[in-house]
Amino acid sequence: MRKRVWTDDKLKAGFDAFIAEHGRLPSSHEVDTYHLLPTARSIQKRCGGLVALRERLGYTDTHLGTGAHRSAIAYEVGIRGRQLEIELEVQLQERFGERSVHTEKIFNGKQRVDFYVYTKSGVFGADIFFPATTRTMQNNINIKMKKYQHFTEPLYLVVANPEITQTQLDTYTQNRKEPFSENISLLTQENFMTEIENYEAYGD
DNA sequence: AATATCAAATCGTCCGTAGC
DNA sequence: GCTACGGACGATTTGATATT
Repeated sequence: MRKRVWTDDKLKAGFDAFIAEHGRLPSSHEVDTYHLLPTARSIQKRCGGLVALRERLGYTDTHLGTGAHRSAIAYEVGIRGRQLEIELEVQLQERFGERSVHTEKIFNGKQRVDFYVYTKSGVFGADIFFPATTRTMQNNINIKMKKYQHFTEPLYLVVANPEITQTQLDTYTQNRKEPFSENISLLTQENFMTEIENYEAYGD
């Protein structure tokens, strides 16, 4: 590939082209994949970061991870997360009985797992979440793993976003630098619902 | 008031490669 | 060897919300 020098003019042209298409500035992930811009890593190295570059090129709202942008994201995330938990709680209770499904169960002192389910075949934990992309999934799994290293029972990380396939999850699982411990599996919601059929529910 | 959680945005690190 | 970049991905920061 030919060497390219990313001048401010070329960078600004790239940003403006994205804005023309989408009506807003590209996030760092979008910068990475946009054909008229270098990667966010290059910008990091050569320009001192995306935020600094946006500022230098004269854009306003230069940090998409704070302030009003962040507020909007946090609000949506909160609503969606709660909705997901409520829906899965109903399904687990139907399958295993109300008394066998513990929601927001505390373990290791203060930390919580979304669901902790008692069955005749043994206990398991489940954490359901909805990452928009595999990239944000990575970030957030790594955050989760800090607490789940203290979780010793079988644990299912359930990806609720139907656009993420089990194949992608398997690839990610195999490529992790710090592999999951044996008790942890990463499943699509569909495959999770199939998996729990293997557990025998307690009767009344 | 303090803390855990959610998922996204950005920063930081390691390594690979094309062209001089 | 060196430069200028890209790919992959872990770490940190952020704000709304719920619980205590």
